[in-house]
Amino acid sequence: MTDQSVTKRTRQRRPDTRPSEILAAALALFSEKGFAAARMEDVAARAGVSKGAIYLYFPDKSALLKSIVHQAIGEQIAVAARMADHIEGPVAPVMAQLAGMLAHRIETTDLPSIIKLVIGESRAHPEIGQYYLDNVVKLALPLLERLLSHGIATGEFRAVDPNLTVKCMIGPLMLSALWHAVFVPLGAAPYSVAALADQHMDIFLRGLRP
Amino acid sequence: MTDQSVTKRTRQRRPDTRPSEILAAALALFSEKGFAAARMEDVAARAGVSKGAIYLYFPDKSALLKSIVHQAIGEQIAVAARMADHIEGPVAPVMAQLAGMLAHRIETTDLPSIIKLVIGESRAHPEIGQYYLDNVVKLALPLLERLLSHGIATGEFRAVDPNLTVKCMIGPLMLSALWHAVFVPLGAAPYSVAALADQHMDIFLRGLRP
DNA sequence: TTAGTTACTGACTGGTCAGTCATTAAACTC
DNA sequence: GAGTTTAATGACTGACCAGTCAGTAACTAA
Repeated sequence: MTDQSVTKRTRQRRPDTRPSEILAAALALFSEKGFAAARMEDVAARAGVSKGAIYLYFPDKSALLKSIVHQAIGEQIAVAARMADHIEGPVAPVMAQLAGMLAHRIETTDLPSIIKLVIGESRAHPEIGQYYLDNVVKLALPLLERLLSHGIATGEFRAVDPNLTVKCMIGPLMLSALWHAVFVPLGAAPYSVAALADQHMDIFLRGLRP
Repeated sequence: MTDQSVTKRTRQRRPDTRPSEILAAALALFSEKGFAAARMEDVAARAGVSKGAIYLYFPDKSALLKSIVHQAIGEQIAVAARMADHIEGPVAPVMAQLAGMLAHRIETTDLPSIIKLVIGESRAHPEIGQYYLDNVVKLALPLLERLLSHGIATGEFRAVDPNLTVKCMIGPLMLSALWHAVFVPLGAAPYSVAALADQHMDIFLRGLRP
């Protein structure tokens, strides 16, 4: 309150930077209080604008939620897909690398909060859950499934059910994201997601050997 | 509407059965619409009572949420603990059995919806998240950790980080619960959690062999 | 300097809903 | 079957908040 009134006492006109500031504030408040309990006035206050200003950039409250998810997902899966879809040698290192990338994103971005939001609001706002399902789940899982099937075909892995096994692969990472978004704020011990990903892939890939 | 008005047209006095009926209705609506968006009047309607009647049995709305979680958790962890804490032979079959039990509970009870609720409401209602953390997470994980450490000590498993490895073990089951609570209602393909637990433990235990 | 344009403000409105309570009805008592 | 107790009702109230809009401040072009 006191210090920021030094830097900006009067109102500012910054139409370019407002939307992202508002989204950042909204994500913080939504994941802190839940979507329904977060007040637009508080989002505005945290973004340093008045309530009305939000409605210059977003049609309504749920548009904030949608924009947050859209922005966070973006191109990311497509990038991973390109990386994974034409490989020559063994697939195990590629899988380990993908797990490491995901772990890194869990530790350095807002992904955990966003996953938490998607889970919590998917019924009240099915478009959100649907978007995540279509643009993340339905791209990422088949991608890993192809990778796994390829490994089985070449004899690198033993025969397992690819559909189920893919879920075994990402389960621990999903749990890590939720652990850090849900339980750490309540006092649970945080841990290195990268270390977990390493440990998991070590066990997992060894368990897939013929 | 029409048929139940045949069976019970007038108001009934059934103080013994009301609370559980109200809780069942509340769980259904909370997991359908989210806690905040569920209206007490709708909970009452689904339970076949008036809104006022709910307040004869529960002090307020959040008491419904608390009771749902309390009731669902109950003794269950303690039972598993008793089963797991004095074993003689190899621990691998015990771990597989515990995973199977959890898978069964995910498939046959409201556990997935409850997990979803805890995740979604843990910030707005920290007591809920705290209760789950204290009575489920902080009991179940150390229990599995002890089991795992014992297996490492006897040479049944190779040396891994027990703390991280336990999270690798339950991650896929957690994901299954959320899959069925969040994505299946949106059109994702359901799958057998028991089969996933089998597949997972097959890979996991093989990956732990010395 | 001034006239015009665009960004922003915040008091206000209309609707929603948790929780209350005076009233009614069922069940029990003697 | 009159009197008492306890369960249940639903209209009502007070608080809350998303979204609006008349007004104001900042910037721009002339």
